[in-house]
Amino acid sequence: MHSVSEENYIKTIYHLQEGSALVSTNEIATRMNTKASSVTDMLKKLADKNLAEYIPYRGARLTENGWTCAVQIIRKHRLWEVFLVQKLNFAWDEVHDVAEQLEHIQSRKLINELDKLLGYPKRDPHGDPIPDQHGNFEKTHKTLVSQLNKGDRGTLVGVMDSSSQFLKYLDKHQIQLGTSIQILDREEFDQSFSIQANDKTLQISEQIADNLYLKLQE
Amino acid sequence: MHSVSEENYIKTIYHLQEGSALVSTNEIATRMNTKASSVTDMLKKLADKNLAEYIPYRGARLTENGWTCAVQIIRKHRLWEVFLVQKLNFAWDEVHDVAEQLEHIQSRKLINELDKLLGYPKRDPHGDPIPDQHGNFEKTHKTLVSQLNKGDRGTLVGVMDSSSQFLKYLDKHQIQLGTSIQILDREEFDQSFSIQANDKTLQISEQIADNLYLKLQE
DNA sequence: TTTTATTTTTAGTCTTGTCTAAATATTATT
DNA sequence: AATAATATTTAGACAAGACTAAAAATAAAA
Ligand SMILES: [Mn+2]
Ligand SMILES: [Mn+2]
Ligand SMILES: [Mn+2]
Ligand SMILES: [Mn+2]
Repeated sequence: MHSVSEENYIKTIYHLQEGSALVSTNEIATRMNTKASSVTDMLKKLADKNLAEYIPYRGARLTENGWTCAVQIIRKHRLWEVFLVQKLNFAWDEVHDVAEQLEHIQSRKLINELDKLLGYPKRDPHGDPIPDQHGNFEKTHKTLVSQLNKGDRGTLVGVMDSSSQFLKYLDKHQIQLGTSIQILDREEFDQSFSIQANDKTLQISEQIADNLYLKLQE
Repeated sequence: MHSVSEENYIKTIYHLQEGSALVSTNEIATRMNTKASSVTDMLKKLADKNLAEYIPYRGARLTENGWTCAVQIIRKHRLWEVFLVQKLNFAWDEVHDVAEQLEHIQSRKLINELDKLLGYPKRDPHGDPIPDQHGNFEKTHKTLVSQLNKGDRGTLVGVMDSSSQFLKYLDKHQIQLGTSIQILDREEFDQSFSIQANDKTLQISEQIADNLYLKLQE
């Protein structure tokens, strides 16, 4: 149907797009480690195929069509991630690159049977929701640690960054999905946090706080 | 490492090559539904990468390197086929096209864990042997039905053609791997056979006899 | 052993997806 | 409002992989 490249662009736009706002050429280029000129070319192509709306010099947003397509790719990506962790003993920091390849395999039956094999999971190993066959998925109530205040507490329900580097950092401190976290203090100078996790106190930089999603308690 | 195209060429040459004989440009082109000129281009590229030996106007054969590579692709292809049948409820005639895509996924860990999950199977759903991590696999003693004579009997251990069309034909007559088959008669006129399978007599054309592998009894 | 038929290669073109460098548009700053 | 800085697009090039048509080599037939 669509090429691997087209699919990767569609997915990227989906992830960058908030609501119905336009996503800029440069944002896409940066995220995809490609050049702005390449993005421009592709945006024209996606517009031709009615997958994105493209307004020169302003940016692009997915059409209904493109959105549906993105959700299906994301469904595949996340189901494969669950498969790798649940069935093939991958760690949560090892799955991303492989899923990046597997998400482009074309077979309706394959992905629906995989879904069944895994017991129709609702979340991937990073806490992200998995769309069902029809593209429906739960939107989660979650807040970035960086936006919390002293005293707030909750449990880790997601990570913004799924890179191996970041996830290994969390592993090192035994922080995983479900871990209970409390904000002990916030340093005004560098916006760093002091948090409590696993009965231990931990200093985390703003950058780390920016990648942890909590579900607040009460 | 290698592109999907390169891998498909390597696999095709592997399948066409008998011993150390050269495979002709046209044979490859026919098998791959491509043009001879495209094959020539690719053979040069494979030779440059030391994956094949290419003698202009004569043909090509895999190098040691290319052979190793081919065996790994075939390992992946067949393991994925087993996975699809064993874990995802695919029929043996549905797996080929999907495995054709999956065989190109790059991840050592993925394929070795898949192997483990499946219990280190020795054969794929079509009776073909599955190479292990090191590329070793059993060579099977099998004979085409078309080369047998009246009275010969054996069990089906493989099929030459894995197309959905052919496999569905076998399904229709309840012929599967392990089915016991006896040659009742051979018609000299059109080389067709009369065989016994599942306590029923069946007339099969030469073309069908040419795609069934038996392991002879005693 | 010529001549003919077939196979293979070469030359040139096309598409997809990428890049660099230059041109243009937009945004920010004086 | 003019200028500087930044973002975006265009123009032109390139690599991979495919194709067609023509040329060259090999094999088959007369
Ligand atoms: Mn991808
Ligand atoms: Mn994920
Ligand atoms: Mn393939
Ligand atoms: Mn097979």
